[in-house]
Amino acid sequence: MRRVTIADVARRARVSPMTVSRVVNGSDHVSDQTRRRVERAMVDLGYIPNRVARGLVVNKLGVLALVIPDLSNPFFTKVARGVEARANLAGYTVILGNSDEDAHREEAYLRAVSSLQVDGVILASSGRGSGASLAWPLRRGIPVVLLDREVDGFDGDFAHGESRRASRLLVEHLIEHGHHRIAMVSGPLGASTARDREHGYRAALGHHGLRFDPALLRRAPYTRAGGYREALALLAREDRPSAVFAANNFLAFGVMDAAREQGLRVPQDLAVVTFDDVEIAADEPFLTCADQPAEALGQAAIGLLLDRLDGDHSPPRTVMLETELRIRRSCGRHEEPLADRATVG
Amino acid sequence: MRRVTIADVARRARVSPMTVSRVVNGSDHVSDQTRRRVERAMVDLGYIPNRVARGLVVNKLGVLALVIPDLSNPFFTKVARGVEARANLAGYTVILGNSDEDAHREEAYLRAVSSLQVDGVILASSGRGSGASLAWPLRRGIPVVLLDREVDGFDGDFAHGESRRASRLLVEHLIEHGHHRIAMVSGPLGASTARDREHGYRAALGHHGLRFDPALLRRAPYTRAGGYREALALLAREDRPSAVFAANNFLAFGVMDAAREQGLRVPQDLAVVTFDDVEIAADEPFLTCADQPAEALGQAAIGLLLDRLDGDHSPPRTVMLETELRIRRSCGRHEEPLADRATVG
DNA sequence: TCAGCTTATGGTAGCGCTAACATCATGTCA
DNA sequence: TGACATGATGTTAGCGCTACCATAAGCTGA
Repeated sequence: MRRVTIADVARRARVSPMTVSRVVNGSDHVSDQTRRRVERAMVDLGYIPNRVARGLVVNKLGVLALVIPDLSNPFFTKVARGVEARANLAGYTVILGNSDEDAHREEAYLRAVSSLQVDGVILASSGRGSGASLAWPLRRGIPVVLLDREVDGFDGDFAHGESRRASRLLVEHLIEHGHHRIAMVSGPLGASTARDREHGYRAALGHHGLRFDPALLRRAPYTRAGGYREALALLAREDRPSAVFAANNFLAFGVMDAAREQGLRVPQDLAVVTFDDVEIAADEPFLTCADQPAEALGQAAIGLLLDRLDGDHSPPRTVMLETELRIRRSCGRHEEPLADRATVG
Repeated sequence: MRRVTIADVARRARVSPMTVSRVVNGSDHVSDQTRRRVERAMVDLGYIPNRVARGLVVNKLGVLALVIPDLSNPFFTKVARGVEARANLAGYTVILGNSDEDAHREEAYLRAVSSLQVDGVILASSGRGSGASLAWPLRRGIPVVLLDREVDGFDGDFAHGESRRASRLLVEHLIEHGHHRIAMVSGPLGASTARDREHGYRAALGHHGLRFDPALLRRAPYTRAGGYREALALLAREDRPSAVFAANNFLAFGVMDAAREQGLRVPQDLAVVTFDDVEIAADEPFLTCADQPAEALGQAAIGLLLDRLDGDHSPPRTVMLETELRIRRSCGRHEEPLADRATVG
């Protein structure tokens, strides 16, 4: 069972390979009669064009790479859906890579896809160290768009959700409910999102005349275990906080794990607010959060990339999408009038 | 900025392209001295091998495709992690495709990757109609391994989790807790997992002398909305069931949505059991479920595939992995002694 | 009638790489 | 010493496809 090539089709249709190629690629300048004969031959032989060979000639594989730091985080899978949907519409196949928040895996991935000659790369960085990763595609002249997290020293397109203002609002919401010892469990400093969210946190405190206490700001990797560990440390303090702002959904779960273990009820004993909504939950939505439009973010990122692939050489662009606040129960909003409960969450 | 090719490296190292190729591919028969000179030249020029060109010659791209029906289902993302981890170890890059439970998208994907000349395909079928999808890689001689769900008429390798026995045990657990009107919200008949789980459901009923009532078996797509719709119908009945077996996690969420909307408490008014654990939850694990070893399933599937890629031509193999029961609160196990609560969930 | 255009089709070369064989310099043993 | 292995390197051809130019045939208008 030898593979069917364009030459086989050409022989059967009694035309040159060139003509078959024209039919395959939908070029004009082929008479209807010939086109039909060729199409017939393709079907008869079960011809499947070889995109690798084509890619070698036209230097365009029709594949885009998307690298995200955590496949199990619903935020990133939503992003991936957005990217994939629009990429497929534009005729591209997407390679999805998972760096597991590890700079080495990320670099290995980017090297692999660069050597595969993908046409473009969307990277949600795993944190510091992405500079080395990015060198691979950039050296090849492969366009790169950053997603969600910025990378120091990279001057290119970037799509992200608004973090600072949303963080400030979340924390202000807590303050308005009477909390004045508010801790933050932030992500790794390498993640620009963590830095932005810390910025909003401190802005809210400052704006309301609350002193920033460094002991109440703790950082961990964006994982449930990390949130758990830092929250335990916070809750062990004599002057423990009455509210915690977790910088992402996984951290929030960890915080709640710790609270439960300490016998603290959320929100009565500890209020919790966070980033990124998680729709998959066995119960009514519970966490008050700032919900980034993940799917739209993915679409925005690939929009930027497709423009580059169309030959756009304008200066780097940044797309920032608005983040929506979802006030629910974990922040203790039960103190609000009941009418309010009906309209939100 | 022209792309650096093997010829450029060869010129700089004053050797033939062939020798560079040997160095790149780690072949023997290159003197240490030459090897060092070539490596030096590669670094100096920033050479990145072109896998597309290589793929054209050796007819092996080093890419595997994984197609799953739902990227937002944690079960499948866990599977994907398993596949990816082991594939990367073996030097392959994985293309992840999401068919969204849609046979057409699935077929489009398989056609795309077949034409990309991927080396192998792992498919978690979207249901009936996957025969057409599979024709693409098979015609090309690309090995295929099925995952989780079987496809009628496909006679090849298959990796899946045990469904029948686990389903029977789940339902028997309900029966032993005194339930005798137990409904099932199953998946689409096209999914072999749905058929297997129905089998287990009926076996449990029969084994305990309970009549199978067709009105209590309803089917929906594997979505939250589907589970919600069918559960509403079930709960509207005069003789509404006291327990529901949902065939997967999304269906279970839908069932619980419906229960909540009807003012029914789980498990007090309605017991719920399901398949596939969801670790991401804002609360203590709640759903009693049969937990398939998703990551191990992914690894098993790719193990089968790698064997084929190594030239294994033995008859098709099926790998079935055991499924673990996790008894938690949603089934009403609070009726059990408290000591039990401490050891499980 | 023919220059000058358009349209359909074919021929040639080459994308970047490697399989397969060829070549050449050494080393080994009787 | 020569027959013969062994190892390092080069040469040639070709993977399947398409860019580019060539060719041939049909058509227009003066």
